[in-house]
Amino acid sequence: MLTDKFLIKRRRNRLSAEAIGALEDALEDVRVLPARQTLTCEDETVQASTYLIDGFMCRYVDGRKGQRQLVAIHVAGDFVDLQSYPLERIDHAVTSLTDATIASIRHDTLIGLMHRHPELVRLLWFSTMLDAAISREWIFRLGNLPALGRVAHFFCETATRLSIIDVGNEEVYPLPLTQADIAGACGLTPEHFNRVLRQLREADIMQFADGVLHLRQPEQAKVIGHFDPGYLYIDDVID
Amino acid sequence: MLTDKFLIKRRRNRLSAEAIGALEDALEDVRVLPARQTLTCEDETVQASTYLIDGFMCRYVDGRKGQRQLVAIHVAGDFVDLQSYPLERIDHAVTSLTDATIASIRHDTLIGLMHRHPELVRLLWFSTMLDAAISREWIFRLGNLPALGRVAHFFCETATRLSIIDVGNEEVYPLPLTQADIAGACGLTPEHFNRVLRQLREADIMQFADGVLHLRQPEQAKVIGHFDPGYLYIDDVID
DNA sequence: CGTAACATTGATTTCTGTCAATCCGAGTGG
DNA sequence: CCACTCGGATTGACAGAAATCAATGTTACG
Repeated sequence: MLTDKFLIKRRRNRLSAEAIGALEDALEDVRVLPARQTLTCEDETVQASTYLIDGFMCRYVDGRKGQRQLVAIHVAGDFVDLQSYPLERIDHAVTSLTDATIASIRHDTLIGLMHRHPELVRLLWFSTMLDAAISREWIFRLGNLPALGRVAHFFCETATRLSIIDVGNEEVYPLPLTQADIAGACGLTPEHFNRVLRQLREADIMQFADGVLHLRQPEQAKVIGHFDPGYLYIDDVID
Repeated sequence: MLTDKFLIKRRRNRLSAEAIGALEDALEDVRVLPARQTLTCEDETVQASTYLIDGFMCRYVDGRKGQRQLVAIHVAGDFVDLQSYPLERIDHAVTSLTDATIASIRHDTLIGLMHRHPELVRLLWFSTMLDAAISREWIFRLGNLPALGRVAHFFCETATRLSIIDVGNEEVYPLPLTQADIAGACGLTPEHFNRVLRQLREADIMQFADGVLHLRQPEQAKVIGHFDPGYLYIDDVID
């Protein structure tokens, strides 16, 4: 089922079979977006949102020089830009990081859908709020942690988010992104990010190579990154 | 009208008089929260949200040492923690920065309200999404701008947000916060923030003293802070 | 008058960005 | 099969930015 990963797994959002079916039916135009393809640009008005079925995507704003600042990374099961429904316009760019299987859901379809199935309002709103909670944590990461902590925090967060959708586990997970991508999420230059990686590797805390992350000492990583998964609301995930 | 500032001013969210009246009626327990009083702590489950009628509040997470990282600052007309309705739990602390006049709206009241006035769903969701858009911009500020830019950006953003609710103007506005508060929003130590302020003052770009901010060269400030108000969605504000 | 909170400044250390170079593996065309 | 190229990864040297530590100033207020 397309919406398995995100929708069904959150306990509080248990929905009627009809509501789920209706949402699934509303997803249209399933397709594969090649890696590093921009879906939406800043300031565009959009009439549809995107559901990410497989792969990695991100949202970013261009900063000084070429360096882009990522504001979100999305994994399978995320709505990538659902906020564009209430906002009607998008204030940042949306891009695929890997080949990405996506589906669209038109905003006028959404309106009808929520009218017929009011429970969906709560679910979709929750989805956008989870996104906002992650944004807040990114603010904390960037504003309060030194480079080592930021990187550790990022990898811990990603471990948790992926484990929710049954990708990898506490010790190892696939992450087919470049160092520059992740550096952009951590607000670091690629060079310095690379140095931090080495530091973490030499301390045998974690290792990132060939698109795979190994957490050698998950607990230690959490301490360094001040990581507490409360903001991911995993207490609501059905196992 | 209590909800004047936020609710009425956004064009796209034009609502029926009944809906507005109903929302107003749902606000209860109007009171003054003294400065620096914590309203909600991290991890609390909440059954009501807060509407800020007057004053300044913030949301923050505690970081390393005593330094708190602000994740949001709120001005009159903001819902301070509306996200706690879909999330049911709060992942950060909520505090007043000045004396703050606030009102509560119970979540079960909200449910009934939105059931009777479905237009309100869009309005309230929009409100939380505006908050998220500001969070994203804070990520950009912290991840991509040097100290000088962060400070300039913060003061530009605040100028715009306050001007929407008719407080101050492009050149001068009241901001009764301490330097440590704002430093916490910019991810800087108070000492360094102070130095940056001096730098901006000596360049005659802006001045912050006695709770008042003077923008001597607004355009220059916007350049330094890479500030573009698109993310505040002011195109939707009725003048 | 004394105290406390906030603001300011200086000296120093630490961290991070910048610039420049090299390395490496995958694909490509001769 | 072998240069060749290119995107990413890695390393080094250095400059610049920001945190830290320590003190002093300033103001409001009991």
